[in-house]
Amino acid sequence: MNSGCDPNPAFAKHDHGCCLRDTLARAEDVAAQAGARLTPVRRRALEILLEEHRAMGAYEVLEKLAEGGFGSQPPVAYRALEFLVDHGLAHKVRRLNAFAACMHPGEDHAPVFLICRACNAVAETEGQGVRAALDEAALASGFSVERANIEALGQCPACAQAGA
Amino acid sequence: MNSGCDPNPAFAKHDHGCCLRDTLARAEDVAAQAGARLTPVRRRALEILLEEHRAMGAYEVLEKLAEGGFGSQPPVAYRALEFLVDHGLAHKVRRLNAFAACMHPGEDHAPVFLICRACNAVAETEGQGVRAALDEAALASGFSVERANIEALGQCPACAQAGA
DNA sequence: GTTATTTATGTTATATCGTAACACGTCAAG
DNA sequence: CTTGACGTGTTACGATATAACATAAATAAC
Repeated sequence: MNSGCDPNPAFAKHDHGCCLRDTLARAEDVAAQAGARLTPVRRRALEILLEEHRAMGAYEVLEKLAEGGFGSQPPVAYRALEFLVDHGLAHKVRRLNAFAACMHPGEDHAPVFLICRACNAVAETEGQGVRAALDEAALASGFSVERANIEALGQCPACAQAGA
Repeated sequence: MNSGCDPNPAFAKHDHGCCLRDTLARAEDVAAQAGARLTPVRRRALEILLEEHRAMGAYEVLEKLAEGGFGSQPPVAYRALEFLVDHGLAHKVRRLNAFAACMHPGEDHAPVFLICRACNAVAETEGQGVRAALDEAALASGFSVERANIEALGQCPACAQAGA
């Protein structure tokens, strides 16, 4: 399922070139499987998110798209990002009004975002357990969950070590 | 801890006049305990959220504040809402860019928001279990959670009954 | 292969959400 | 009674997001 490199080790150092290529390749598979057209703008938007490996605002993505010769008006970025989110290739981090490439495309996962208040790093981690607990809590009110946003603000390991 | 009426039965019918008075009274206690000044604008902002018993945008709250003779510019609403959020008297529902009165002021709870995609109703429910699962998931990455946003989009009981 | 239909891209313009900075007023501490 | 902290109000602006429409590209229908 991956090409020999550890995908998305939250907050840990990793071979990013490898992480990038691997995740992008898997994202392309996912899009192909779904019959979705990963057009140049969309692909480039995903690359931008992957290259920076962080959460980025739509306007920031837009700027980089424009540098690549694509349109320079907001809908260009918002539409590409919407496509990526709809197809599970990126996530929206609501706390930051920002977008981040999905680190587990196609894997049926429950993303949880960990946001460091000190260094602003954002990591996506796996939250099947959290999601299960959420489904259960919702069920108590007769509510059925379709999509969830689970985001935590706190301190990442590096900043904890460096002192609060 | 409550004055004889069921507080916050998510999505269920309830005596709202009672729910309002009870929650507002408890909020005032909380503010007093904390030495926080629940000034007229702040109190009125909380009342507005409680009266409508739903998530409201800042500009919507602002409009109602202005009707009551308070200032009519955005910072008036944003500051009052910020105060309420900081003191645990209201929550921000990030998915909606909106605010909702806290239904459990002072109770040390883990709010979870259930948002019906059909009727837009929003309910706050208790998520200690979800929060515990989140803490655990974060810990696996060495991350310590300070604040969390947990929001679910789905279908409320009434809309489920009415047909998808 | 040409035409019809859908899907995608780009644009202008505008809506919505949120904050910085400053003036004035109140109130308690010294 | 003055100082300093806090609260309220204002103007002005910044940041985020979408509606509506024109053009172009891809796909489907024939």
